[in-house]
Amino acid sequence: MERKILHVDVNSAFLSWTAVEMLKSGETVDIRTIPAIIGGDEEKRKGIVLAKSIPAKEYGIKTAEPIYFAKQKCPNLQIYPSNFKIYRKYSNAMYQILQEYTDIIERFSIDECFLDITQYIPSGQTDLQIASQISKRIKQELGFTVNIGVAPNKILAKMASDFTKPDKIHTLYREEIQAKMWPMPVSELFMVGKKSLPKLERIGIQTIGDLAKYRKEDLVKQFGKFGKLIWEYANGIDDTLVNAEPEMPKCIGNSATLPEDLSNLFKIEEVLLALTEQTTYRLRKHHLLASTVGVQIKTKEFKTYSHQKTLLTPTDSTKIIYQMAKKILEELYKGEEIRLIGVRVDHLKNPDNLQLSLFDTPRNEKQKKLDATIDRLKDKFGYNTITRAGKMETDHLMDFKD
DNA sequence: TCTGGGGTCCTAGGACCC
DNA sequence: TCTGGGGTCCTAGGACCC
Repeated sequence: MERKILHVDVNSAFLSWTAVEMLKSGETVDIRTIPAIIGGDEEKRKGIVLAKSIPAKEYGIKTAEPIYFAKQKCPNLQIYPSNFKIYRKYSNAMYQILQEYTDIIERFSIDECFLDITQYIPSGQTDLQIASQISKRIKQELGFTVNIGVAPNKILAKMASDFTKPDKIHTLYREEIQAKMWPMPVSELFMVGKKSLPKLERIGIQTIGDLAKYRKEDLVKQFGKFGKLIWEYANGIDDTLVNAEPEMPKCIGNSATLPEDLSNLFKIEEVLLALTEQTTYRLRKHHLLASTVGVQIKTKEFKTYSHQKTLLTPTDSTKIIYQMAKKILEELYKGEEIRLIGVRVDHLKNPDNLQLSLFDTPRNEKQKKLDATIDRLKDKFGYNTITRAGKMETDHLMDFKD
């Protein structure tokens, strides 16, 4: 039995949501209609394009490129800051609407959802009609537009939602694959990035159709699992289910590009502590314990290095994780000028089904209480209000989202 | 004033064990 | 003593996504 899958994708999400918010507070210009972008703070060296309006796109501006280049392409470009609180609000509002159409929804990112509506189509209606209703309601009730892909599986729905924008619904049924998807350049295929594109072109693959018709075995020989995956995608093969369960994260991490390069180990450690606090706070929010700790650095020259270590016992303690992170940093750091530092925890375990070894160190109750107290204060007053001593002086270097 | 931040998954080599 | 072979865990790095 063929499934009915929708992929709902907000058009220029961050920019659209900013536009709606601005219009609500009395702004008369709709920034979706002028060359505009949402961008990071250039002074803090976070100056990249996060989202662009369609007029901005017409100047050749691309997402993730430096704002510096975007301005050269379009000197009168309007730039607005990001605001993740607002994005979450609109993302949740859209999710509320989508929930009325099926129980099987996967939040693929802040602005994209997959819906399995196979069992949820009222008799006498079609998948396309459902998509059309959803699109209209989002536009009317929330004030922004979406693209919707309608297909028998996730990869085809995802490809379809990307066809032409904005405010469009596209179908990509099996019988349409050849006509609609195969003529497209292979770079348009989900998972074909800038590293694999030249490799595919070198073996004569220009379009998605070329890839689909290539011998699968030869692709597997040359690209391993990845070869199998993209061959299947090109042929519209994807059995993965729409995953409605909000699964636990597999890793949690925080990193920060510093407003200026640092080469003083003590200052770097202060930033590392702040990042570790943020990471362990989120770890505890998920009620998970971490088994490995990793530290990543990026130098002035954009070279990145990372090291990780496995803990004897999984933990959520800020102190233990910071001690480990500090040790890793000291191994990793050779005195270069550092542009970015990051920490992350991996191999996360649910404490409920964790078997304790006989040699487990007893929990440090004092530390646990301290972490819990700080968490409660953060819940109440926000991330940035509560900090351990020592990190105070570096707070101005960081710009946490919330 | 050039280049974010949060993730997932894969690979390959080495250690270690049986 | 001319030196296997499979499996698992750990680690570093990289590709890709939004």
